[in-house]
Parts: sequence; C-alpha cells; structure tokens
Amino acid sequence: MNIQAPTRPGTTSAAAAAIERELIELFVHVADLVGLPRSVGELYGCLFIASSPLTMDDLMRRLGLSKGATSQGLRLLRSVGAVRTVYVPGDRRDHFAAERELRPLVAGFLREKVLARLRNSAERLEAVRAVLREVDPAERAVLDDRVRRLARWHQNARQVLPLLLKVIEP
Amino acid sequence: MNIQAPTRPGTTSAAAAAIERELIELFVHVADLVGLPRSVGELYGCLFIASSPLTMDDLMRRLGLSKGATSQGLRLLRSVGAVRTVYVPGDRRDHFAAERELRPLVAGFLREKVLARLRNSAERLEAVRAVLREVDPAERAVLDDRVRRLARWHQNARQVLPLLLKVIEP
DNA sequence: CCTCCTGTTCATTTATTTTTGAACTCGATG
DNA sequence: CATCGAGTTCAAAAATAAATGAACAGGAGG
Repeated sequence: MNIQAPTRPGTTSAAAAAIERELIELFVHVADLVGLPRSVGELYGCLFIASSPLTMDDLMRRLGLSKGATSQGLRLLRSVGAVRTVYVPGDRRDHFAAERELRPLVAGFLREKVLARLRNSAERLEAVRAVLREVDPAERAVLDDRVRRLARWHQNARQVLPLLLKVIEP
Repeated sequence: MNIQAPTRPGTTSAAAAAIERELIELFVHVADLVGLPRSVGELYGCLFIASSPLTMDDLMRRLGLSKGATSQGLRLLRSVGAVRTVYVPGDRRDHFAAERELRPLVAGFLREKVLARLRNSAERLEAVRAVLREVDPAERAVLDDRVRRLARWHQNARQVLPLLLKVIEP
C-alpha cells in the first residue's frame, strides 16, 4: 500500500479547488499580457500554487493538457527561469517547482524575451545609419531626425530595464 | 563601395525608400513585442517617418492595407495616444500625425493596455481572499501563502509603473 | 540485447487573431 | 432631399499561433 501524506492530494474541498482554478486563471491572464500561450500560464500557475514539486504527468492530469504542450510549456518556463527541476530520490521522473519570487522571474523574462529583441533592434538601427550616410544630404534631413529619435528610444529602453529590476524588491 | 540610383528631384531615392522600409519593419517588431498586430506597427511607423501628416488614403496606398484595417489600426493608435488627427484647411479628410516622444507613448500604452488588467487582477485577488476566509484553516495555510505572495506581486507592479514613466525623459 | 518508462519532436489539426471588403452611417454640398 | 466623399462596422476569409498525439530518442534495469 502506497501511503501519501493524507492532507495533500486527494482532500481538497470544493472551495479550495475553486480558489485554485481562479488563481490559475489569473496566471493565464498574466501570460496573455506578456504574450505567452494560455497553457504556459496554466502550467506556471499550477506549480506556483502546488505545495510540492509536480511531475509532467501530474500537470497533464490536473490541467488536461497534452504531453506535447506540457513538455514545450515547461521548456519555455525553464528557459526564462520561471521553473526549475527538483531531484526526488527514488523517482526517475522530473519534478518541477515554480520560482515564486517576482524579481528573478521578471529578470529572466526580460533577459530571454526582451533583451534579445533590443539587441536585434540595435543592429538594425546601426545598419540603417550606415546606409543613411550614403544618401544625398538634401534628402537625408528628415530621415536623420527620425533615426536619431529612435536611437534615443533605444537608449532609454536600455536604461530602464536594469532600473526596473532594481526597484522590484527581492 | 555602394552604387547609388540617380536621384530625380521630388522623388525618394532607392536607398531612402529602403531605409523607410527597414524602419517600418523595426516598428512592426516593436508592435509584435507589445502584442499588437503587424498592421498597427506599419501604420505607426509610416506616420513616425512621414515629414507631414498623412490621410487614411495615403496610408492605405503606401502600406497596401485595406480600408478596414487602416481605420481600425488608427483607432487603436489614437486610443493609446500614439497618433492624433491634425486639421488641414480646405481638406475634409482626416490627417494623422504620430506622437514621436517616447514618454507619452509608453504612458498611453500602459494606461490603456496594462493598467486596466492590473485593476482586473486586483478585483479577482480580492474575491479569492473573500472565499478563502470560508475555507477550513487546516487546508488554508498553503493557499494563504500563495495569495499573499500574489498580492505582493501586484503591489510591486503598481509601484513600478509610475516610476517607469518618471525615468523616461520628456 | 530487449523492454519499459520518461520525455521530446514535429506533422497535423484546431483555435484564435487579423485582414478584407462590401454594406453602412454621417455630414457636407449642390 | 438626392448624391457624394470620408470613415466605420462587421461577417467572412485568410493568416497565424497553439495544441494534439503518434513516432521517436535515450537511458535504466533486467
């Protein structure tokens, strides 16, 4: 007979279950806000709430997701540092736990999803500047102004991001 | 060494046109980053670059968009304060100009697209708290912790947003 | 080596979002 | 008060993103 702590898995009351669903829904909204698929919000929400690490199978059952979606969602969450795997002795399966502090979460997201794009934009802008030098000066005036404005936008963005992290308390 | 197309007076050279396309592409990427459709990025980009206000018809022609998409895109851009209409004497048509300063742009976006969601989340969290009081204390412990954490996330978000605006120079 | 168990991959299906275009509203104008 | 030009709306089509699930890879244990 496989005995688990009786308080945890089977005994959630209807009210507690409703709260869990509502909280997960909240994470789904956050995911949507930052442009991530619903399933990713559900996965993170489920792990955020859980009182101990869960396996892929736990998540699939609780959320009714397919294997593929679960695997890919977890991969994304790990890539931004929102979820980590936890070793559980005597169990070959991966166990996943949520990073519940806001700061590393935001940091990971900015690093992986925003900073990459910023770098890309910087390169494009630089390329544009190079071509712009070849353009006849009479025609160049307006474009010059626009490119300069964009460069300032970019500079602002780079200033703000680290500051943002500093403000979010650990 | 670059070979340039000869420029005729009153026309944009090939190089200048290429730069405009590249800049618009850049705005499309930004739009994508913040979860707005490509057409909205194109519209804003076109207006950002333009040396004078453009009509809906100008935009449709330059970008190859349909009337509907142009109208709706401009509406969205106006709703976040990214674009305003300019009166041109003797022309019944609306003329559109881009807001080119970063601060009001970000402010408008946060106000219309982010703050509304934050308020929504606050309500949901409050509702959850209410239900949580009804739950049997033994079962409540973990959920209580999770809800408290989320409330802190929320508080952090509300602190950061105004600060963010303060940092972006006028 | 074979089998079982986990987890990944990816072509296909499904769902969602975006765009189109024709019908419509509205006001100005003859 | 009929018509025109400008702009909006919205059902339908097209494009895009996400989810599914079966095939696959790899490793532990026999």
